Amino acid sequence: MARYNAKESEARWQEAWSTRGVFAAVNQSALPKCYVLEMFPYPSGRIHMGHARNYTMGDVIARFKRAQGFNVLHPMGWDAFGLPAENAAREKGVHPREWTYANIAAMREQLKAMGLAIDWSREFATCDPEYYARQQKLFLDFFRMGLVYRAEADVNWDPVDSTVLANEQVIEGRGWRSGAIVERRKLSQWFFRITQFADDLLTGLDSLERWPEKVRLMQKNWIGRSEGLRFSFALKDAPEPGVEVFSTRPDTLFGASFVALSPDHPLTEQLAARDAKLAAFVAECHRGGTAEETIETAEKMGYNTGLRATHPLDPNWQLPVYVANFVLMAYGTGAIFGCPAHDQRDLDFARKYRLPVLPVVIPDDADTKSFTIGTEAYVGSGHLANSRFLDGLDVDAAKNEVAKRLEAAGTGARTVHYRLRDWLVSRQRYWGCPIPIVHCGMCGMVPVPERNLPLKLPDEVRFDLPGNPLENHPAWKHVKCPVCGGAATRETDTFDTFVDSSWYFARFTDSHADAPVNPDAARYWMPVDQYIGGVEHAVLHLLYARFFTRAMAKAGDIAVQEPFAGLFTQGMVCHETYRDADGEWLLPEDVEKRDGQAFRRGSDAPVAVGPSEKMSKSKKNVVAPEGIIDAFGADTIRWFMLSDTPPERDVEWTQEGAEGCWRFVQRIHRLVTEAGALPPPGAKPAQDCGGADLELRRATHRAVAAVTEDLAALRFNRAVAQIYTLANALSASGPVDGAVKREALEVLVLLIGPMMPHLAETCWEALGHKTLVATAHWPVANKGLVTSDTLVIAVQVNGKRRGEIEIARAAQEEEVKASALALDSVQRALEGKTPRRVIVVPGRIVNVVA
RNA sequence: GCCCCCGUGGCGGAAUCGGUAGACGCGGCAGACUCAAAAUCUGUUGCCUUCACGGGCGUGCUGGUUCAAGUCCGGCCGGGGGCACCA
Repeated sequence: MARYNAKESEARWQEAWSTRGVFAAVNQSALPKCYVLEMFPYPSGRIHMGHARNYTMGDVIARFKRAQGFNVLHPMGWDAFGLPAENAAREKGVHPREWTYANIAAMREQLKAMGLAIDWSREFATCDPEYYARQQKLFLDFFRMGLVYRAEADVNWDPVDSTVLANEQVIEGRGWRSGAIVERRKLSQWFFRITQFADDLLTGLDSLERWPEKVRLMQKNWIGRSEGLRFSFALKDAPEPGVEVFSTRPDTLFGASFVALSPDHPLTEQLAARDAKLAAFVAECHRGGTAEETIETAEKMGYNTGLRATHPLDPNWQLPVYVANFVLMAYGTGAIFGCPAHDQRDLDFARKYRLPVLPVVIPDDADTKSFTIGTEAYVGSGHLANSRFLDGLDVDAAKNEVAKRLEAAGTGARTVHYRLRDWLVSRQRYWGCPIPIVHCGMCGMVPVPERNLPLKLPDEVRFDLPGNPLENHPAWKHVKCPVCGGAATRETDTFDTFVDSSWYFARFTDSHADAPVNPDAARYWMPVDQYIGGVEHAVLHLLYARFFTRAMAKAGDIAVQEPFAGLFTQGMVCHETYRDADGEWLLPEDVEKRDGQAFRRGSDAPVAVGPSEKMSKSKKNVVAPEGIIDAFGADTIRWFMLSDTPPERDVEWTQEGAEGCWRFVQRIHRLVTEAGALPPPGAKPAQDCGGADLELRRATHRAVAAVTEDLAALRFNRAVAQIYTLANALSASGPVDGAVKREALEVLVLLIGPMMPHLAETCWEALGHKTLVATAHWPVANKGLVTSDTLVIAVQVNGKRRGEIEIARAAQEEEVKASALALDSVQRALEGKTPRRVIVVPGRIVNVVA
C-alpha cells in the first residue's frame, strides 16, 4: 500500500476547503456563535515555531467548535506598522510599504500551508489606509470625549529607536524592543486617558473567569490600586501654604518623624532656585537615570531643607522637611510623611539621618513597653500605642479615626491612588498611523475633518536623515488650518503600534464596514470567545485592548466592556543550543548526533550541547516551520505542537519528536488503508455485540468522551494521548465485526480532524465518504459504552496495595468486602490478624485495616 | 525586597473530587521480517533484591492530619516568572 503523501494531500485539501468556502463565517446565523482568535502576527517575513504553535491551537479550537455546530469566526490579519519596516528601509533601501506587503504575501502562503481553517475574506493589515482611517476616526471620537490629551510630561525616551515609550514598554529600565537603557525626558506627548478606567479595569478582572489567574494578577498589580488619605502639613515660615502628602498608613501619623519631598516636587524646585546646595542635590538625584537607580536599589539620600512642617494633629509638633531621592513625583502627591517604625524605606532613611524611630503599632502578642524596632520596620497588624487618642485601636480603626478627624478639619480626604499611568501613544516614527491633528497658532489643536480621512502617510520620505521622516518631509506637515485657513502644521507623530492592535478584533467582525465597526456584526460576534497568544502581552496589549473596548463602548461603537471572554496564554518553543570548539553558535541543521554525541554535520568536530532555550536568532537554535512542512507536512508539525507538553508550558522542539509524529501520521493512514473489506459508510454496529467487538466499541466511545472533554478544556496533550490509546486499541484488536471496525476508524478520523485535518480528509475519503471532515459533525459518545459493567479495584491492607479484585460495578459493599478478604495476598498480608475495619469506597478501593 | 507559580522514571508528561503513581509519547534494550539497510511489527523498560514466586523502596527534603497523601496543612531546600524605592 502506498505511503501517505503529505505534500500532495495537503495541497489538495487546502484547495478543496478554499473552493467550497468551508471556513467563511456568516454574520447572521441560527447557530450559536464562537469567535476564536489568535494574536495576529507582525509580518516579519516568515513564520516561526511560535506562530506554528499558536495558530495550531487556535485552529484546533475553531475546527472543533465548528464540528460541534457553532458558527465560527476565525480570522487572520497583520499587525503591520512598526519599526522593523523602517529599519529595513534604512538598511536595504526598500520602502516600508513594499517591504511590509511583500512579507505579508510570503507569510500568508506559509500560514495557508499550515492548513488553517481561516476566513481569509476578512483579512486586513493595520497599515491599510482603510484600516487606519477608521483608527483615526476612533481617535477623533476619543479626542472629543476627553479621552485623549496632549501634555508635557516626564517620559521614557529610547535613544536607539529614537522614540518615546509607554511605561508598559519599559522592562527593567530598558526599551522592550531595542533593549537600550531608557532615558527620562520632559516632552510634549499624546496620552490616552486609561487611568479614567483604572478602577473599572481592575474590578472587571473579576469577571474574566476564563483568563489565567496569573494574567489577572499581573494586571491587578500593574494597575496597583491603593486606598489612603491625602492631607496637608502646614509649613512654618515658608513660602508655600503647605505640603500635601498621600499615605496608606495614616494610622501611623503619631509615629511620624519627617516629611520628604520628591526632587521633582514644585516646592523643591522653588527652594532649589535659592539654594545652590539643594540644586546640586537634586542634580545628584537625577544622575544615573531612572533605570540604574532602580536596579541598584540606590542608597537613601536626603537633604534637609530647614523648613518645619506642623503635625496635622498637633499644632505644637514640628517635623523637619527633607528632599529625598526615594520619593517619586509621579506617585501620589510627590511628598510623604515618614514613619520609620513601620516603613522600611523610612526606617533606612531615619537611621541614616538620625531621626526618631517611635513604634506606634504593637503586635498583639508583644509588650508595648519592651517592643522596639531594630533594622526591620514592623509592617504587620496590631494595636496602636504612643498615639494619644488612637491608643488601643487596631490598625483599621485607627486609619478610620485619623481620616475622620482630618476630613472634619477640612485638611484631609480619603482617596484612591493607582500605579497605572496614562498611556503614552505618540511615537516619533514614520511607519505608523498618523495622528490626525493640525496645530494652528490661532486655533490650537484642531482635528483633521473626518471627510479628509484617511490622513495618509506620504510616500516620498527619506530614511537617511536622523529623526522622524515625517518631520523631515519638506511639504507634508505644512497645511492650512481646517478652522481658520491660516498657516498651520500637522502633528508629525504617529501612533504606537499597540493602538493598532487594540481594536482589530472588533474590526474582524466586519472588516469592510464604513464605520470603525459595524454595530450589528460586533454585537453578534463580540466578545472573542477564545483568545490565544503569548503571556508577554499580559500588561501590554491585553490591558490596552481592554481599555480600548471600554472607550469604544462609551463612544457607542460596541456593546461589550470586555473584549476577550476567554484567554489562553501558550508557552514558548525552545530548542537545544549548540556551540563549536570556538564557542560559535551552530544551527540545529548543522549538527548531527551519533551514539549520544553531537558533531558538526559530516565531520568529527565535536559540538557542545547547551540547555534548551527559547528559539532565537542570536543563539541560532531555530528550526523553521517551512522546512518541517516541506519534509513531513503540516499535520506532523501540528501534531507535534499539540502532543506531550501542556499548551501553557514551554515546549522543546526535537527532531526525534517530529519523526515520531510523522510515524504516527503514517500509522493512522495504514490503519485506514489496510483495514480490509468494510461495510459501506452508514453501517451501524450491532447493539448487542460482545467479546472483541464490545471491547473495541468501548475503546472507541471512551476515546470520544475523553477527547471531547480534553479539547473543550484545551488539554491538547491529553487529547493526543487518548487518540494514541484508541489507535493502540485498533492495532491490538483481532478480527472484529466490519461495522465495529468502521465505527472505530471513522471515530479515529473524526477525532483527529481538528488536529491533523489533511490526513483526516484523506482517510475519510479512503473510508468511502464523499463529504469533508471539515463539515462533518463531531461524534457523540454512547454513555453505555463508556463505562463497563465490571471493574477492577485495588485492595489495600493497612494502606499498602496487596492485590486487586474484578467485581460488578453494581456490587454491594458486603460483596466487595467478602471478595477482597478472600484474596490470598490479603490473607498473607494480614498474617493471621483479624481486620479491625474494612473501608470500601465504591468503585475505587478497598482498604483492610488490621 | 514584595507577590505568584512549579519540583513525579533517562526525557516530555498522566494521575488534581485525598483512593491501583508513572497513562500516552520520545529515547533505550531484546527479538521478528530483510542478503543488508530503511520502513514496519512484537516484547520489555522507576530503583533495589530474588533463579523464580515474591519482597522492599519510591512523586525535592522534613514534620503533621488521615484507614489512605504526588494531591491537604506547617517548616525548609531548589527552579521559574512578575513588580521593583508605589508611601
